Amino acid sequence: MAVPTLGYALLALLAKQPNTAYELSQRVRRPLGYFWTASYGQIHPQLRELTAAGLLSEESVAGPGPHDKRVYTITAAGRDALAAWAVEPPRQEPSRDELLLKTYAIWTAEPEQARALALSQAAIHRQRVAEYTAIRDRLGREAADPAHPDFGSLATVRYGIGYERHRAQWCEWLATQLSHRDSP
Amino acid sequence: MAVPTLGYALLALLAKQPNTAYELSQRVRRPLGYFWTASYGQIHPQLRELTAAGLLSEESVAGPGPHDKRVYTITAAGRDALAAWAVEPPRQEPSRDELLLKTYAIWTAEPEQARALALSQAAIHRQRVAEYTAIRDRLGREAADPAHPDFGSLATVRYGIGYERHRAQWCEWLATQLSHRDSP
DNA sequence: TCGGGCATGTAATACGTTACATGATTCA
DNA sequence: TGAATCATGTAACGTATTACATGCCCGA
Repeated sequence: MAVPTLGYALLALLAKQPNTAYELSQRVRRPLGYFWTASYGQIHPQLRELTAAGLLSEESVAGPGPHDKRVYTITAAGRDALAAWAVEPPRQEPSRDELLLKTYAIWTAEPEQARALALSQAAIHRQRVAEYTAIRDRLGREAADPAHPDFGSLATVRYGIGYERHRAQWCEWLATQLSHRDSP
Repeated sequence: MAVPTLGYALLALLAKQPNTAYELSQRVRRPLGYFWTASYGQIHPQLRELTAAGLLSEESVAGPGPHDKRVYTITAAGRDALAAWAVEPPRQEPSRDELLLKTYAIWTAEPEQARALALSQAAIHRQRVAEYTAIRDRLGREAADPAHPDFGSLATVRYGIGYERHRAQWCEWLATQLSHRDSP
C-alpha cells in the first residue's frame, strides 16, 4: 500500500499536466532528471499501482502501436497525497557521490592525473551553471509565486545553480591543492 | 569480473588500515557515510569477491562468535586498482534528492507547512556545518599534503562544509519566498 | 542477568536498470 | 527504404536493504 518515492515523483509531474507513460519517461530525464531519475521499466508498473490506489485515473485512446495509448491524470486523492507528502521531512539525504569517494582515495593516485580529473570536473560544473542559469531566465515572473505550478521549477533550478557553482569552486580548489605537493 | 563502486569504497577504507567486515560496516556509516553508504549484507559478499580477485588478502583469527574473525588487508594489486579508478571520471552525478523533489511539488501544499519544512531543514544543515567544521579542525596539518592518507578526509569534509552551508542558505531563501505569497 | 556491542553469515524482499519484443508514424 | 521517434509491455539481471540466526564478551 505504501507509495514509494518514485510514485510521488510521477504524481508531481502529473499534477502539472496529464501524460502517457512514455511522455513521463521523457520528463523524468529532463527537467526532473536534475534531482530524480527513473527508467520506463520502473514507471510503467508504478503507474498501474497508483491507478489501482485511486491516485490516478487512466483513459485509453487508440494509439499508434499494437497497444492502446493510456493517458494518466491525477485525481483529487492523488493531489491530496502529494501535498501531504511534500511537507513531510525527507527520509534521507542523498548520500552517494562517486566524485567524493574518488577524492577520498585520491592520495593513492598520481597527483598529475588527479589534477586533470579535478579540472575536467570543474569545467563540467561551470558549464552546468550556465545551462541552469539559462533555464532560470526562461521562467516567467509568475514562477515566483509559491502557489504557481512553476514555483518548483524556479526553486529547484535556483538550488542547482548554487550547487554547481559551489562544486566547481571546490574542484578548482582541489586542483590547486594537488599542484603544490612538495612545496608548502 | 568488474568491480562495483562499493568495491572501491571498501578498498579506499582498507588502503588506510586493515579491518574486519564488521569494522568496515561501522566505518561505512561514519565517516564514509557522508558520501557513500553500504550495509553489512552488501559488504560481506563483496569482500569475498575482492579477495577472490586478488585485491585483498584475508587472515583468519580466532574470534568471539561461532565463526573466525577475518581481517582483510589491501594487496599491491588492490592499491593499483584503487589508484587507477580514483582518477577516472565518475560515471554519474548523484541525482536523487528527496528534498528537491518535494520542493518541485511544494506549490500543491499549504505554504505555512511548507515554510515549516524549509526552516527545519535549514536548521539541520546549519548544524551539520558546525559538525563538519569541528571534524576539519581536528585534522592535523599533514592532511594538507595530497599524498597523506588524511588528504581525502580533509578534501571531502571541506566539500561537506560548503555543501551544507549552501543548502542551508537555500532552505532559508525558500522559507522567505513561502512567507510572502500574496504580497509581492 | 540482561542489554548492547562485537562478529559472522544467510534469506527474503525491494528497488532499479537494461535488454528484448512489438508495431505504427514521420521524415530524410 | 530505412532510421528516429512514439508507444506499450515483459523478462532478466544487478544492486541494496532489512530481517533473521548464531553466539561470545563486557559492563550496568
